Amino acid sequence: MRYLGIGELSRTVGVRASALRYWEERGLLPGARREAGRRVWPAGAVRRVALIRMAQRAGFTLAEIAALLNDDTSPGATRQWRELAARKLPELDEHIAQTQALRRAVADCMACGCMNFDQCVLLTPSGEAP
Amino acid sequence: MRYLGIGELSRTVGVRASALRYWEERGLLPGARREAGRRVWPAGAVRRVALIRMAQRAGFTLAEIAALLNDDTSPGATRQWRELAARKLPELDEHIAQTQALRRAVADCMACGCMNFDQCVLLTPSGEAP
DNA sequence: GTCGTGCTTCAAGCGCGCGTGAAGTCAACC
DNA sequence: GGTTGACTTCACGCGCGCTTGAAGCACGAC
Repeated sequence: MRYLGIGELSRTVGVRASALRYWEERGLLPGARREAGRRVWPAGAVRRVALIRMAQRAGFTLAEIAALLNDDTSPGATRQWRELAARKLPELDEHIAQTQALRRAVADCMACGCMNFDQCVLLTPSGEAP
Repeated sequence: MRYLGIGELSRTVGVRASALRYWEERGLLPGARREAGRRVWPAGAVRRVALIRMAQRAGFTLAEIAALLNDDTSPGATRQWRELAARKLPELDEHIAQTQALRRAVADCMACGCMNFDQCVLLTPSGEAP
């Protein structure tokens, strides 16, 4: 099994070492063994970091991400996981819908050739998104 | 034409007055006339606030939103608008795709009955999202 | 030995997006 | 005239997500 030090992980995933340390401290990157006092993660941490970044961009706080990624397999933790996930799914749907609406608005406004986002497509009498 | 004070606008859109003042200061809510020293916005500000919130949730900074909403109709400003919008569209697409991937991952992980997001669906050998 | 490199911890600081509190202004009402 | 209430500006504070700096340790090369 491959292991990565903080420098190598940092270069691999494009996240500063200080951020990785911060994430570990906050419980997002557990499973770091210490070899001669230094953090060493299994190779799976790369995928985990990708997950964290994805969730961050989707508007999750670090605490929420930590809860979603929680390795604790006790019944209580599993229940909490399910509750959090169930609560988050509609939020994600809403988030996706709103971002799509915004994307459509920006694209339409560019296409229509106007120069004022505020008074353009979204003024459509259909009274859509906003 | 209807005009709204900061209190009425705040209640209508569900945004604190302090935030509205901050947004005006940062150029996101221009067009506020002063009547006896008080901010008064045309009714269109309600739609504008909705736009701002939408863009915020999509990960835009206030400065970017201000640029997108810019009322300046000079040729230079229009060109800048187009450039910013053109740059932002692929970012929005990427953002939507990633959020959808995360949503799928969370939903699948809930469905599969495991209790460890990290070692569940995303371990699929297809090597998808992350 | 000692130098550099790459890590360690700990404390402090920073940028963003506001929130909060103090002190003053203005219009309306009693 | 006095009070009330909604506003004003200004300065400071706060939570989040890091970043930076200082001081120290481990290890290999010279």
